[in-house]
Amino acid sequence: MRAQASVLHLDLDAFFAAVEQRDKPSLRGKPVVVGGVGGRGVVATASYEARAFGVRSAMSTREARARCPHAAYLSGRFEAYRAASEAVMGVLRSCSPLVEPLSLDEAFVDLEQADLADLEVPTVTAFAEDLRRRVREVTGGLTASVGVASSKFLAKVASDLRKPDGLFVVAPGTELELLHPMHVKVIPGVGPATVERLRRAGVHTVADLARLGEDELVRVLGRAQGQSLFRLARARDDRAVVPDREAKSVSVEGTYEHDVTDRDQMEAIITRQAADVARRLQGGGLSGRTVTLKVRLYDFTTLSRSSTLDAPTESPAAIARVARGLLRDLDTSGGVRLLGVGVSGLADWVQEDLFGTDAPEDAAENTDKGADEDTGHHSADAPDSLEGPAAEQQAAAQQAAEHVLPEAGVRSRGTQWSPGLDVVHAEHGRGWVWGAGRGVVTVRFETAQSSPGPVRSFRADDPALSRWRPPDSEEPQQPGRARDQ
DNA sequence: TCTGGGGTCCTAGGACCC
DNA sequence: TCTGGGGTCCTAGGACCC
Repeated sequence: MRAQASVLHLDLDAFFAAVEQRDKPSLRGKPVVVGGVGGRGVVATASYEARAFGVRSAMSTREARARCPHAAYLSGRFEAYRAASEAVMGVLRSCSPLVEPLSLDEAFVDLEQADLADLEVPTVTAFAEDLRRRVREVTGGLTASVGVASSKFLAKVASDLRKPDGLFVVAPGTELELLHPMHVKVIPGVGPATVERLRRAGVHTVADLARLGEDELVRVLGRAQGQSLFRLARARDDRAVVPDREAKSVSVEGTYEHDVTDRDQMEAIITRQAADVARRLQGGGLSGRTVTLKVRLYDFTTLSRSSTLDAPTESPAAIARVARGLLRDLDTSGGVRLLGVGVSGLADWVQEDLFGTDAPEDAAENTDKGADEDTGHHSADAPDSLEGPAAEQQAAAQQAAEHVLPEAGVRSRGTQWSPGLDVVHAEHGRGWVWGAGRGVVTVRFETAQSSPGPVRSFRADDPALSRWRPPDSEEPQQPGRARDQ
């Protein structure tokens, strides 16, 4: 918690519905519901006029229609929402370099980095009112609710309190008197399940929560949430405003109007979804190692199955093949209402492409151990200074990337370095070579048609590494043979 | 013929390694 | 030849958010 109210939270009011009303004057002043319009749809956003009839986000569209039959039901125009969002984020970024978007319609702004004379309440209030005016201007009339406080937590609570189209600046020192009478569900992260657990422990308000010891909260809620709520109940929150948070997963899913029972149809859906995921990965210069299949059965039982590959992939064929394989282990005889494909364990491969620019056609399958999570990696061009075995390993990795692989006719996709972890991933015209290990460099050749070739491992300082070549390829590629899919 | 889609974070158990 | 403990990775599921 800061000494001054320098964290701002901005939330656009009934965002999707408001964009629709802005763009279609006949909808203004009338109930508008944006969301799934089919038999299994749910409400994403209801305009305030629709909320008056009891329509809420996440309610099934069926129920919304029952409560408010005369509303306009729209399926959403995400390009328009994205454009409006970008305009708003642009305004925010013109105020401070530290802007953390939470979604299309919400963001934190760090005012310590903004150009304000001081951070006293009157100054911050005038600034926030001007900001709201500029948001209205740049979006053609969309309204925003804004909270400003000494932490992210209280800024968000504050913007919620003045919805819609309001502003609340929490004066430093008044946080607890604001917070303690409120119900625990005002705390972000406290949903129905946590409310129920706390209720059984006799906790209703934040003040009740603050009376519990940390040990007891951890016992009731688990370590992470217990510790977090212990602090938040005392308005302790030091979380920084973090711009440019990187994506951790990419997924596509769909719920079908009628349960799908045909396995071939399921495989066709999964193959299409894998292609969508791959397209989005490639668009972001990303690839990932873990492929997840999500299945919701006819009775709403939700299952997930995942498989982690040796090397990251963004190939539609590879993702589809793994996802279809995961489906095979599942009993879907009763039919499924939802299928989804996702990729996580993302690595950023776009940083470096030493020897070629072709997108890979395929990727390694689950065949070997050794590639660890790619935390804290750096490009080979800008290595951290390392010592001892790590430095040797890195040198070997660079040697493999820069000399061994290209001499062998292999195009590297770049090296990725984190101390003690995997070293080089490379792409060959017909296969993959990749190195990994702890103190060793591993090379392997495999093709789309064959199972992986032999793995050869070298100590980092072994001169044989520089003499290594991929084995002669098994068989020439059949020109007419589709790879997969 | 209740119950979306895109995410994030956490937990718990087992494998594996040292 | 008996008994560990810690750390990391992977998997599955659940809570939660917008």
